[in-house]
Amino acid sequence: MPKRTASPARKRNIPEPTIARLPRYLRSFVGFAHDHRPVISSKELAAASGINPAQVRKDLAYFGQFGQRGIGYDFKTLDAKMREILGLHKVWRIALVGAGNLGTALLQYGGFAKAGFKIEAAFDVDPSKVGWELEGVRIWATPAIRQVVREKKIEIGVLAVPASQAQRVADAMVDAGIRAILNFAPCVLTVPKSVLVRGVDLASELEHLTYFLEKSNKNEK
Amino acid sequence: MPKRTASPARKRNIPEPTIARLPRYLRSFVGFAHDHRPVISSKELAAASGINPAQVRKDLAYFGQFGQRGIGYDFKTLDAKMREILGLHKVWRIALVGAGNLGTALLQYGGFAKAGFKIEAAFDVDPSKVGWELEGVRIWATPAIRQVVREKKIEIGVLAVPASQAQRVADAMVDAGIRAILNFAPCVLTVPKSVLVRGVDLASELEHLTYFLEKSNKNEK
DNA sequence: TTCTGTGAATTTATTCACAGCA
DNA sequence: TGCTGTGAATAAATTCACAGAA
Repeated sequence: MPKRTASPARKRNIPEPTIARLPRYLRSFVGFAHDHRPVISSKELAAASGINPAQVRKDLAYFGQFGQRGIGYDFKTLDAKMREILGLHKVWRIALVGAGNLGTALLQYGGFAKAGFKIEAAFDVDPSKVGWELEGVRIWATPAIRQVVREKKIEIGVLAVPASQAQRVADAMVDAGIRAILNFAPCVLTVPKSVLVRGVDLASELEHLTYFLEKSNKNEK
Repeated sequence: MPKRTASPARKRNIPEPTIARLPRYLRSFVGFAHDHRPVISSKELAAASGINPAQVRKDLAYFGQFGQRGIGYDFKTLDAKMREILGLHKVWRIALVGAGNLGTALLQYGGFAKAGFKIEAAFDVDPSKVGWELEGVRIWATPAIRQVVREKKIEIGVLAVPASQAQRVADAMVDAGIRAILNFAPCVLTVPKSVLVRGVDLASELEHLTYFLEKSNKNEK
């Protein structure tokens, strides 16, 4: 875990695992939105998100007291508060680097847009891709990163390039003033501590599963 | 964190975070493979993977003592051992459900194959996709899951379907005898405890970043 | 000397259990 | 009564620090 620059949190310092659970709570709200009951209890939220009720209460309480004792949490208030905490009241501008298979996939994948993110530009080294649009997103040559990121005030970069290119691209993005990077390349990036990096390694996720499968194979013998 | 069925580990019980770090170590080996030095120290491995050296040693020591005091770890031995621990000495058979944007992306994305996984079959509800091949992988109708998974002895299912369909598909896979699921749908799955589930929510990863961006915005004002 | 392996100390996270409010 | 908010207790993970092997 990289050391966080951590400007002081609203209240004490919020544990990382708590932050990681917030989006999960947000997801479970979707199910409740269809019900008409205006109030949700920590127990219900816990059941929907697969988390212990005490944990739910503690997580929420880090951000203030917006439950009612004896009653529960007002659903609309909680949903709004949660989105505010995660910064989802605004649309964040994203640049995608690497319009290969994974990059194209991410462009076409509606999940980012659905969650309220806007992919403003894509970049690729392949000249045959440059100048085209994919899902309404213009593909630029990689050296244009600096200019385009600045002009479009892009805040987050998504890296879907080979590991061998990732650091070079990250450097360019940092230079262009990006504030956070979501890195799909299976490598560790070095960036100034003012820039946030989060890595998602799809193969690692499968390997995590195979570890347990292998272990249970071993134990059966 | 879902309660683990956890058949006893080789030595004590291995902490979850340790397991999550193993693939990361494996990735950093790639860089060292090009060097010709046969030995790697916990310090070097730590630097390459962004983890504290004591943590590296502790993690590795859970699986036995394969370092040499005063020297370091034999690179080839460590690499082989790591792959064995993660079960990567065999090719795992995978079924992909959902050949929409994300699913197609995952099919085309070379990362799984490169890491030694074999996508044996894909499934989709859309009749216009059924019967075609994509990247050499045949697309079947969703109801064929049970038969195909059994015939091809598929062990891991990757879900790239909408959240509304995910539980239904998971049920079918469990019924077909799948042992683990990698779930890209933003929802919690309910499965028997003998089946492993790991969720990857791409939008959540961005939200984790925006939490910190938002916080630093707040603190600047 | 150098660098691993590991108990002990420390830090961090989770869960319990109950006071306090509607 | 029912359910939140939270200190206190417990559990888990990380880091320290040093004994021991090459």
